[in-house]
Amino acid sequence: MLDQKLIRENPACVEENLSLRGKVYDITRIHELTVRKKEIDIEISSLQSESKKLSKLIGQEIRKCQDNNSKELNNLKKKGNEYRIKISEFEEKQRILDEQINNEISNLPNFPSKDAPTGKDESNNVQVKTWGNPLKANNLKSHWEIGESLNLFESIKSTKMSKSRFITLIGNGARLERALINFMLDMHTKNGYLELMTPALVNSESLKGSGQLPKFSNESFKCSNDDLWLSPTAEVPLTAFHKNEIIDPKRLPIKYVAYSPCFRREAGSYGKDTKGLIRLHQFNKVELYWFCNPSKSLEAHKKITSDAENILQKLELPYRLVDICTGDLGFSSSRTFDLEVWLPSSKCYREISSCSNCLDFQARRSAIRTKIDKKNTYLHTLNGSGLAIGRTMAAILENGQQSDGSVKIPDSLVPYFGSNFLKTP
RNA sequence: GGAGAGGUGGCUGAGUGGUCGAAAGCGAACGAUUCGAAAUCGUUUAAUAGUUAACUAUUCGUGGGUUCGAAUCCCACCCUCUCCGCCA
Repeated sequence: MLDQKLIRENPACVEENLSLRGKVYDITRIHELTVRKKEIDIEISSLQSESKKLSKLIGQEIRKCQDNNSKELNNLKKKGNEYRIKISEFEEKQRILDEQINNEISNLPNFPSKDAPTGKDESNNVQVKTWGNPLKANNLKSHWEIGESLNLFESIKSTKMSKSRFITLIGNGARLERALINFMLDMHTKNGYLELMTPALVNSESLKGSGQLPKFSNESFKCSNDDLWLSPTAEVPLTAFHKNEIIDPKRLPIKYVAYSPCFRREAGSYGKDTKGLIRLHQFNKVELYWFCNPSKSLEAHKKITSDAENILQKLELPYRLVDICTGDLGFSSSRTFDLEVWLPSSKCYREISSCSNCLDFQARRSAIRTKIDKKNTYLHTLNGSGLAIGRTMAAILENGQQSDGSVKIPDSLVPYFGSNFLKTP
């Protein structure tokens, strides 16, 4: 959420910053609303002050002269009643304004960072660096072909139990998934992250707090009988973990790692990535999350990204780092570095981690603050996948494939998986 | 799901419709005492918003209602605890 005060006092600056996303934002209406609300706030406050004084006076009069039915007293009470009516009228106006402002303001995305490359869409994203040597050859198998030949997962049967875009992992496939989760959690907890295991169902407030609602209700699954949604990413419960808190600056940065299943409707992606592990309604992910001092978030952003990179390097998977351009940034993010892993069968890099600095955008939506010079200040939040498990598995299968049809398991994963090669059962 | 008991400042815990933003205690801060410390004594100490002090407003689980005035009365909801039921 953007700062209401900034909208009220400097709407031109807000429009200018938003327009960096490559679209035109007109905030005239919301600006007017905030100005009117401010006026009403002041009005209400002074009316309340008068009414409070009057009530006190009535109390004193009653104690002074036992007779609590005198003419003067009744006049005073009548006057008090008038205040009450007037105040409630203003409060009604205030309530409506608040609602309107909230509706509008929570649909505005975060300001892009000035450091992010400007551009309209993903074609303007900037490759910052690459790591490793991408495997390039013809006759390379796709991960779903490997999965089938080694009997690692199954999607046809999964549509029987659920629908398309769900998968059942089998035998070594399930084992590899589990190994990857444990490996990543261990790496990150050794590296200073505290592990959380959060609820998979989250309420609407939480989704608003991290920016998925109200704008993207289409992208999550909702429970019909409760105000609960299947969490699309652990970022949601992790943000909500400290909702409405003022965190002692001595505790910052707070670094969490959480494994969670993630549920996404993938509306509008019909026909894309229909095979394999790339785009599923349910997938596993290990998520990194930081709450940090506002002055430290640029540094933190580099660190969280390199913590995610570290996993790719340990798994010996070639990847590149991409600086997401202003037009392609997610709703809550001011700057995002994507890590894209090399998938030899499709001869391209695919997103496997997205590391974002949300500045105070989520913190304001979720009311998470810290004390700076005795003043309450919204802190900064950052999130990054470390990593998406399914896509990691796909990358391991494709990059580790051998001419005999087996798959080499990266050395650092062997203690977790229990053997050096995946072979036909 | 059923029955009961609760939800008040950093914590414990009083609170009768009117100097109640709230007793008392603990804790914390400062001071005195001391070579220093403990103990003792004294003073101070809720938060949030309005850019700041002053000032004003809000806040006793949340949202409504009654009233000139609500921590206190009424209604709804949420949460916690105990017991019962069910259950991985």
